[in-house]
Amino acid sequence: MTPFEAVAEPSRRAILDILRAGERPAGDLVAALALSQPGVSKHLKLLREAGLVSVRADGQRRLYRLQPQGLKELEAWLAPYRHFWADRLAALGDHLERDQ
Amino acid sequence: MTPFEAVAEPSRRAILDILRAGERPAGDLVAALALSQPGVSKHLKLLREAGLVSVRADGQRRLYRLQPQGLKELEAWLAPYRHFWADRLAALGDHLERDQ
DNA sequence: CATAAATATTCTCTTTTAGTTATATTTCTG
DNA sequence: CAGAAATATAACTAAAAGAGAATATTTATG
Repeated sequence: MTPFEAVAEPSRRAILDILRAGERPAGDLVAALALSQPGVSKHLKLLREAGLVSVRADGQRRLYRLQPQGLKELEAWLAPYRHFWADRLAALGDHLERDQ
Repeated sequence: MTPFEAVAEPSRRAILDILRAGERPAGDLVAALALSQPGVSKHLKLLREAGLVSVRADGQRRLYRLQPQGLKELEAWLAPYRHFWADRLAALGDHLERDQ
């Protein structure tokens, strides 16, 4: 699963948003997400496979942590679009490079 | 369809990437995309519904144009993650705000 | 006006996704 | 060591996504 697909699902974005504040046990995410425990567990598995989070064991808990490097791919794709909405100067540049 | 879902599909990203260079007829996109004409047409419809492209008629052609404002939502979501990989100072900030 | 060109729409099929319930696994605790 | 707590996995279901073939629609052209 690519980061693009991983991030397309709202619950998975919510998980990442929570993990921005720091490492959290799976249970916290279940509590936050209006989803069944297995449902959250599966999303976490996908996020792991996409390289967007990592886990470590802490007793019977699993602590999930954001692995933000995985988002670089998204960032890299988006980068060339950024100047389109940046400012008027960029809009001019856009116009100039159009239909070359 | 949200911009997130729209952009999750590789052919649709390819379409947007092509349109960055400027307005293009649907046929050009079909030629570029190793996909059937109806397949491309359907992706274009989804991109239109997601607000990422616009169309105008030109005779029997349909000229598609990038509508980059739609990507702002993606950009906005991604923004708070950017500092995670920006540089060492950001990494420190990340560490400090963790587990608050 | 008949045909061609460009594109959209419909139908059908297959695969994937997201969700649930039930069950298994692991670790902690009395 | 028995039961509880936390999480993962399995099995199943329903809905959605993506693709192709066939067809419709619209506009241009001889």
